[in-house]
Formats: sequence, C-alpha cells, structure tokens
Amino acid sequence: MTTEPVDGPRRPNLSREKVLRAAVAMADEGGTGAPSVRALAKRLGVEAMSLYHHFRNKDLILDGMVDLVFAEVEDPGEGAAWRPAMRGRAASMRAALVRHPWALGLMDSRTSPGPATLRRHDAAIGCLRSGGFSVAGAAHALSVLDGYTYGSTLQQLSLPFAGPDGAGEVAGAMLEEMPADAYPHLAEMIGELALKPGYTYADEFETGLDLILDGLERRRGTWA
Amino acid sequence: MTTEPVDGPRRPNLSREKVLRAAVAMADEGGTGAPSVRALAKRLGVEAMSLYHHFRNKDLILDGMVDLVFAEVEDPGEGAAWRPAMRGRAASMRAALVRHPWALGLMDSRTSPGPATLRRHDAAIGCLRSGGFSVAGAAHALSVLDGYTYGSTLQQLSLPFAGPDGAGEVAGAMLEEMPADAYPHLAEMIGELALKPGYTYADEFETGLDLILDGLERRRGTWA
DNA sequence: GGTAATGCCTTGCGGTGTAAGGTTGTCAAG
DNA sequence: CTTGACAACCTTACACCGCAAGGCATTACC
Repeated sequence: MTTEPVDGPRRPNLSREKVLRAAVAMADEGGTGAPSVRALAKRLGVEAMSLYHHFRNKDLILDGMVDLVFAEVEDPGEGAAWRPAMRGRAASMRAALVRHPWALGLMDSRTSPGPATLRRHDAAIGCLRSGGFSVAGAAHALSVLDGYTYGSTLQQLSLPFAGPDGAGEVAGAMLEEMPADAYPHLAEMIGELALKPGYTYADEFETGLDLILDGLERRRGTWA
Repeated sequence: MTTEPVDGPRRPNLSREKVLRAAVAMADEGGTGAPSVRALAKRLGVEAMSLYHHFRNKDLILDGMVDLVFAEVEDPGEGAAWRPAMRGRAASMRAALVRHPWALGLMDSRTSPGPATLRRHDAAIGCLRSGGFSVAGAAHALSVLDGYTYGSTLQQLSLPFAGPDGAGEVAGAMLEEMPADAYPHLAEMIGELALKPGYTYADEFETGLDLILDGLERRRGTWA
C-alpha cells in the first residue's frame, strides 16, 4: 500500500500526452475551437501555469493537438495497391478532420509538422513510389490528393448545416432570402440539387476524389 | 465652403466599408491574423466600442473581411470557354488567398457567405452550364475546383518558408534534424526535389489544376 | 544529510470581446 | 426657435485570456 507510489502531492499526474488528449476532447466538445489554458488546467485538476511546465507555450499545445489528429489517420499498408490505398487514406483523413472540426483551422497557423504527420507523409510517398510513381510524380500526386482532401473538408465545414437533413431546410431559406434573381444559376442549383432528399456533400467528395485518382493513373508513367 | 458637409464632430466618418478596409489592411500588415477591435478602432481614430455601432459583433467584421477578399477575385466573363475561364478563376482565387493569408483561417469558422462570395459562385456556375455541364455536373466541377484551390493554398501557407528561395535551406535543415532514417521516402523526396533550385510549390498547384481540368473535360458529358 | 532537480502553485500584468449607459451633434416637426 | 428623436460616438466596467517571475514541497542521487 504505502510502498506504492500513491499519487502523492508532488507525484507527476500530468504528462504531455494526458494534456493533449484532454485538449482534443475539450475542443471536440465545445465548438469554440481550442480550449483556453485555464479551462484545460481546470479539467485536469491543476492550476493553469502547471501546463507551462510541459509546454513552453500554447502554440506547442496546438501543434500537439494537430499531430494527434493526424495520428488517427490509418496509413495504407506498404503492400497495398496504390489506388485503393490512397483512396482509403484520403477518406480516413477526411473523417478525422470532420471528427475534429477545429483541426483544419489550426493547421494553417502552425508550420512545424509533428512526428505523426511526417510518418503519414512518408508512408504515402512509399506507397506511391512502389506503385510506379517517380519521385516528382509522387510529389504531384500527394499535393493534389492532400490539397483536395483539406479543401473539400473545409468547404463542407463551412456549410451552414451539419447533417444531410439540414440541407433542404437551409437551402429553402436561402432561396427566399436571396435578392430575387440576383443569383439565378445558384438558385437553380440549390433548387435542383440541395432540395432533393438524399443529397449529401460527402458524395461530392468521393466524386472528386475518383476524378483525381483517374487523372493520377493516367499520368503515372508520364511524370519524370 | 461652409455649405459643404464639413466633417463636423458628429458627422459619420466611419462606415462598414471603411472599417472593413482598415481591418483587411491591418491583417495583411501584421501577420497575427485578424486585428483586435481595440487596435482596429485606434487605426480609425475612434474608440473601440464605436465599431459596435456598425457591426453587431466581431464575427460580422470577420464575415465582411472574408467577403472583401472574395470580391478581389476576378470573375470569368460569361462568354469565355469554360476551361480557360475556370482555370483563371482558380488562379485568381489562389492569388487572393496568398495575398491575404489570414483569409483561409477565417473561412472555416464562418458559415454565412457574403454577397461577393455568392456572386462569384453564381458566375462560375453560369460559366460551367453554358460550357455544357449539367446542373449536377456543375456542382461536381465547382466542388472539386474550389476544394482543390482552397486546400492547395492551405498547404502552401503551411510550408515553413515563404518564397521559392527558402525551400532549399529549410529542406536541408529538415534533413539534418530528422531522426536518421525515420522517414526514408520523405528524405528522398526532399533531397531530390526541394534542394534543387527552381522548385516552387506554385508549379505543383498548376500541375494538379490541369489534372483536374482534364478529368472534368472527360466527364463533362457523362454527368447527368 | 546535503544538493539538485522536478512538478506544481501564487501573484500579477497587459491584452481581449463586449454589455450597459452616457454624451453630443444633426435634423424634422411644431 | 424650440423641442424632441435619433444617430454616432465615448466612458466605464467585467470576465476572460496567455504568460512572465518567483516560491515551495517532494523526490532522486551522492
């Protein structure tokens, strides 16, 4: 009993990972983005400044949070064919970004990728290379795929509704708010697509993804 | 002389647009993202709370800033062929987002598009429709193109260097910092591409953009 | 037992967005 | 010419924020 390290007053009950996990959880719960240092500390049963013992400043916490999200993305096995592997990777990435909607907003302010991010990149390049892409070709492919994945997710998160159900209502409201015929083509599209039941933006993502994968397959050999 | 409305003490010397223009200018100058309400007010020679007379809260200022960026993007003329028109639109969009690097970070937190944003969307749909795309096809095309444009720009802004010159240095430093052979494929790519002079990420954007445009052309007729 | 390091806390500073209410110039109606 | 409504702007105040500086137990090592 007493021989064990009972969590005595000064026993470390904090750690980089525990802090990051709590931070991610709080960001997921409250829709307000990254939690404040004070709130995060309270959640951990600790005073605010204690966190600065493990992170030099808040930016490093944010870096860690982003990297933790990237760590959730499943890497393609090295043996898999490049096309289904990259398709799965993009879908997994997108799912993670939707699960943690604050992550995209954090990404563009941090410039130093974490280990999980680097590992993910490395695995993808390896998959593409063994799938017949040159170094330059793999760079092209990774740039299009990741770019599209990020941007498409960002577009989805910017939509003024969450699930597929909300699309119809919001679309209808928008149509009425719109200054008469100020945006005729947009109005047509909303009326013809979004108001139909069953429209989900997630399908758009797959449509575009397949278009890009087709293009990659076609150019795979031609890229020096 | 005196008959003119001299800007007397209580004559409105503030306006939605003046505030927004100052906000954009400040965001461009200081790299810290959107300016604080206090700083913005000081720049306009006014007390902080005065701004709340024109905007109910800061979010509305941010909405306006984003829309002002979108207003900078040149729309394709309605008569132009869809492919060069959409290509130019994407390039112009990307240029605007690079000119105002804070805009992308703001985009994912705001969900109500402004008039310039809507107009831009409408024009693009019109261009695609008269280029032979169905309504659904235009939706697909717009989704891929915009998604890729946003995401690719976000990737570029996340790079730890600014101009094409910095690539080599940073790449070299990264190679040395890396835990030996933890990321072999990534190391190879950096060594083979980024260290070569003349590599710019902007070229990657065009490569991917053309890939997507090719794919769109091929599917144009097949989309219901 | 002495010493150094670790892990956490206390205090306090300058900054943030904004709610509530006061002041002041302008203009239309009586 | 007065009066009142109104818009534009200011003052004050609050609760919150990230974080610099320093203190104080507890533990590990010699």
